[in-house]
Amino acid sequence: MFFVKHYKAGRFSYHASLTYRQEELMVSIKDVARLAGVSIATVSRALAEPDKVRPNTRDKVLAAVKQSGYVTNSLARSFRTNRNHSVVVLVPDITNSFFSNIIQGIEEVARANGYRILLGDMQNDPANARAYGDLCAQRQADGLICLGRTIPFAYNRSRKTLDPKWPPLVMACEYDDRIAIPGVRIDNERAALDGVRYLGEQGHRRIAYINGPQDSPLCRDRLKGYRKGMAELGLRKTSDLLFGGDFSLDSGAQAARALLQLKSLPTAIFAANDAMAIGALQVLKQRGVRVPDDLSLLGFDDIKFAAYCDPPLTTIAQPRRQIGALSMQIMLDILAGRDGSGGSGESRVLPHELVLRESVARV
Amino acid sequence: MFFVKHYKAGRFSYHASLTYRQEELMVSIKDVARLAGVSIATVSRALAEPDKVRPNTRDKVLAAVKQSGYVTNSLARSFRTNRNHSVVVLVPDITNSFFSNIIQGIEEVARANGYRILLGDMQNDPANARAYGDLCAQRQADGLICLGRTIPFAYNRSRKTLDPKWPPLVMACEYDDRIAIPGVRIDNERAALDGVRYLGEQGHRRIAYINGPQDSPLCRDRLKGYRKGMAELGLRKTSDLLFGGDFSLDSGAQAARALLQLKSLPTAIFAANDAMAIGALQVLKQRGVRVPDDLSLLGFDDIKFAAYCDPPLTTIAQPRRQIGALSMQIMLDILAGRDGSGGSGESRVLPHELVLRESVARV
DNA sequence: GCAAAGAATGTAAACGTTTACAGTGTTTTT
DNA sequence: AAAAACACTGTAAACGTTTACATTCTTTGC
Repeated sequence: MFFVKHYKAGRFSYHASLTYRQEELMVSIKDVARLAGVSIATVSRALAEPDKVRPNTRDKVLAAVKQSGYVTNSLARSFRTNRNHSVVVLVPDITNSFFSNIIQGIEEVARANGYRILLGDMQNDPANARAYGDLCAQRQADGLICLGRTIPFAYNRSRKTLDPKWPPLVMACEYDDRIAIPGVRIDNERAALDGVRYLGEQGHRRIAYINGPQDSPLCRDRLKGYRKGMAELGLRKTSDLLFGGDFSLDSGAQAARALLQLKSLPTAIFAANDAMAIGALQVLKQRGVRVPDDLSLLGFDDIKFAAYCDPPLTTIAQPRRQIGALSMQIMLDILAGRDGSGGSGESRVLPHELVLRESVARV
Repeated sequence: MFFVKHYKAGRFSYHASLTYRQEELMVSIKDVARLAGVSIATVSRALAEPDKVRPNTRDKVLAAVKQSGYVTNSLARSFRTNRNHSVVVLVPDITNSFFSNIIQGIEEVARANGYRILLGDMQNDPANARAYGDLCAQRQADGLICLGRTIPFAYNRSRKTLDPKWPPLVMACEYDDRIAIPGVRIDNERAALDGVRYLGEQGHRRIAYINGPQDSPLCRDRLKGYRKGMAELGLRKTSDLLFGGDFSLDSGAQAARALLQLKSLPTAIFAANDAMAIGALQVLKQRGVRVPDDLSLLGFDDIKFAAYCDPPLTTIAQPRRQIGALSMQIMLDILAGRDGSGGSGESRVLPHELVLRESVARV
């Protein structure tokens, strides 16, 4: 048993009895400095701003780094610079595959810029958001990207701004019009409108709509687009064709069951997302309703499984990866003090796309 | 313009021109101490070990905390204690929904214990693993949970141990028999065997198998189970019934196309995961092969969409959430120096379950 | 060759905690 | 009532960086 100074915790030792001790091997900038015969300031500079140091010295330092196996203690650096180089990504439900590609886009840009992402899974419970907001307050993260509609920070209603004590916030997909926050999304109203128009072109008039969560601005926009489209088709009263859902497979199935009770069936169903469309699809098939022969089905999001349904689902695609990537890019801009769309507090709108597969037919 | 000490970076200010400055509001333990009329040590103790401090004093401190809006700078704490309270979760592909529930299980336990998870998406490229391993070396994370088969650390081949300089590692789902690492998984060989036995009970003899990535130990086990089961059915030569895949929907579809070229079709297909089963299913239906009437289909994993296929997929379920939760629990044990299954370097084996739906029929 | 300017390096302070140890009350024991 | 034991609080050092400022070395212009 050897002597270990009390204030050093045995970090990586699995057993107290093990003699391996990470901290014994731990080499700091001081060691490198000694080895290279320079001051610690020079080492720091050689590593962080190589051109501020003479090539000769730089080489000495680099050699010492290599020899000693030094690796920067980023904890110390973060502490000193007050920058963590990590960003919380707040996801309503990690299980929802729709978010995967967005996260991937974020992650990619983050990694390319030396940032990491802290995953915040709300498990669909807004109460969980607060905990992740607090992470930022504790400097655990430099900023937060919000994929859902729940903003974990208090905001100043009258000024439509975040309280200045909160870190940068970027919203992806969703937005909140009570407050000016930079974000990235598609034009959901227009997208839904395009969907209805397409169904209209195929001769559909009675088009049912399976809505998402009512409190989601994004859903309100899609609903608005649906109504607008229906109005264009000359149908102002749509209340009997409207079904509630919550984006889950189950809720889509449930909506389909309710829908099949209608005295006069619609000729098409437009679901506010693919999961609900697929849920509905299953019920329809179970009840012997053929898609698209008896009933057409239009989804939203183009998740991976949409192409593997039977029939493959016609749907409206969002550029998910780009949404994620751009969100992170904006976050980086804000953090660097560059004014991306950051300062403006406006959403960047990316194009959507109608993906034609086989779940919609002419009437 | 007010005076700002040079060494304080304007952290949260979106514009240089803005007067909001987070650091102006920044209150440290020192401020709380002054406000409460005690030393900073007492504040620290009142917060960390409340029972080590007189109730009277504690109240004073707590009041001061509240009044000042103090929140501990976890960056400073992490630096001081050399503990980050975060764990990297290395995922082969975040887009693969199979991993979602595992991550969720991990996340849940982590959060309940004051830990956060750093998401590491390998995007199916092992080269990306290294970067996340390095995070640990830099003290960015206290440990790493590996959901795939790629271990981002060098290990000592002869001693079957990790190099002691690496932080704790736990493997979920996969394992690596070249090295002793704690982990959580199911008995994949037995599970596959059970699958084949079930198909045998239904009268199937010619059972095709769509394999996963060859270099995955988990897949090797499943394959072994399949072979064992086939041997039990009296079929030793299975090479013509074996098809390669990589866990993706596409590879399942491709395998099905190859399979349909066989002179004598099998009566059942067993896929090493649900995604491939669903990919295969689509091809079968396109070619007019009815499932399960003409051909039975058995999957593996029980992902969410398995229940929403047509027909709903019979499959073998893994307790994904528990696998994740237990992995994190083991990690916590190791980090706390408690000897969970941590020290042993053995895998905990959780039970699997056959989920009967409608994709398998009697011959 | 010398002064001035500029570049490279060193010195030392600071970031906000935690914690060993010392010191100061407070209670218990004798 | 004094001594001993104990509980609480304060002092100060330490963690490993970054960086303003001071100092030294090198180059440039004359």
